Amino acid sequence: MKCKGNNYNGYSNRKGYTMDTKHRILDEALTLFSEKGYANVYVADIASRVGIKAPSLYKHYRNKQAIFDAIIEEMNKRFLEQAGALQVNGADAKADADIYKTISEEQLITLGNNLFLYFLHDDYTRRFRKMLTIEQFHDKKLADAYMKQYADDPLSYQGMLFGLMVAAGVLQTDNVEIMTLHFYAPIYMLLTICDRDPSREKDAVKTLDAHIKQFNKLYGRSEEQIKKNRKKK
Amino acid sequence: MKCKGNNYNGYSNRKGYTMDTKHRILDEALTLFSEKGYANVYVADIASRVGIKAPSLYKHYRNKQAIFDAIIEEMNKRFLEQAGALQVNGADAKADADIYKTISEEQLITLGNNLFLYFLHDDYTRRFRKMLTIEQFHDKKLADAYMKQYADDPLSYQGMLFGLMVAAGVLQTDNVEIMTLHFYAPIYMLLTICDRDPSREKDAVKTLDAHIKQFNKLYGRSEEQIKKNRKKK
DNA sequence: TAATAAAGCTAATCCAAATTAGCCAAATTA
DNA sequence: TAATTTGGCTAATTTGGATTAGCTTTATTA
Repeated sequence: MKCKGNNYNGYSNRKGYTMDTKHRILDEALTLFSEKGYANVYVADIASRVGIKAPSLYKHYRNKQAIFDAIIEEMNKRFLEQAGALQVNGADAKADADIYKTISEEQLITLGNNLFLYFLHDDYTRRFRKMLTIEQFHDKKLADAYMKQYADDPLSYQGMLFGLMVAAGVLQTDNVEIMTLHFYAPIYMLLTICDRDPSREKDAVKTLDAHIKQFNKLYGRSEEQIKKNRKKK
Repeated sequence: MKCKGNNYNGYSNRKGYTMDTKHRILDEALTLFSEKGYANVYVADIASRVGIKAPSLYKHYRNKQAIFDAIIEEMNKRFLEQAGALQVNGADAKADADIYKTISEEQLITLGNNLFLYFLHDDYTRRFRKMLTIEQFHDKKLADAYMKQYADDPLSYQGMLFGLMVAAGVLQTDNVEIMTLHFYAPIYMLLTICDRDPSREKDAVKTLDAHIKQFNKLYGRSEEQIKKNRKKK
């Protein structure tokens, strides 16, 4: 029953995609893990998405766990690379700090929106986050990674910038840490809402806008300007 | 090889605990599910915790899924019952509203602390929340339950109270919804942090305190009093 | 161009964990 | 007190899904 000369099922799909499969596996696996969690994804599912059969996966990864591990490794790499993604421009913190010395309400809104929409829409980021949310309790390391990426790092980076802005008189407070929390916590909360129900995104963006305007009113600039702002309203 | 007259493994542990087992199964299952997620918990684990063998579980529940379903049902029941738990006293919203008309900073802190510590420490609540966090992406219903309980309901209940407080002149804002978000989002964020790493609880409580004081400074009372507060500092 | 490696496939195999079968003793009830 | 129910046990059985075996073809390399 061997089909000689002719390949039976047309499995000569190797026209240059060769080294690609390994990455496609990670990509599809990440998608599935982020939707259903590690334990509920079958290697056959992953393979099927990639367009191969389950046993072929093992030519690329030792086993299912190795796929997961590779994803985590990739994630850590990307998290490091994108450390600057929270910034208003692509440059370093110093440059950002200069911008913030004369920041307007508009720009503050842009900052918040960038932060929010980047986290929400960047495809890798979103899937990583959802996967971590599901898997965090299996492995303390994953919980730590989640917190670092979505709580501690944003708070500390934003806090640093806000500290500079306070020093420059752009913002006013005697507790930068709490001010930063007031800025970021609503963003974080809206993010977790949208992850769970993407249909609420439009609403969330509106709320975000209102939040930042209010934040600006509460903490923004000198008291004279606050008063001016109030009159305008 | 039958041991007549004498029970072999001492399994006569039925001295009154009889009807209890069914509940103990749910309890232990909830604990395990909240720590490891449904798929990573074996019925043998649950049984072992209860002090019986796996097959005996099936005298009480049709199968593993039925245990999970019973937990969810129990959860929904409790969520309904405890709807009032967010209140400052055990009474209804009207009573709360009256209290809030003359609320002090102390009382506001108490309110926030109660909310936070109740969510964090109430044993059922905590385990339900952690389980929902893990399982939310398997079933849209669970995601909805999570959001209702930890996002929408708190925001709407607090929002209602804050609305009354604004009407009474205790708080000041032209956007109650955002003010409520500013009050609750940090609490929510601290909660998710502590769920992931209970060792950070002490720190979180301190932050919570500072948050509410700052909130009170930002939104509290008439402008004259705000100014007075500022001078005190 | 012959040999080897890479990457796919089908058809087992393996295994852990859920579930069922069937027995037993305490408790309850008629 | 006899019959039935309840809730436990041990010992299978089942099963879904990961992994391995072993073959084939294309690509690469010596």
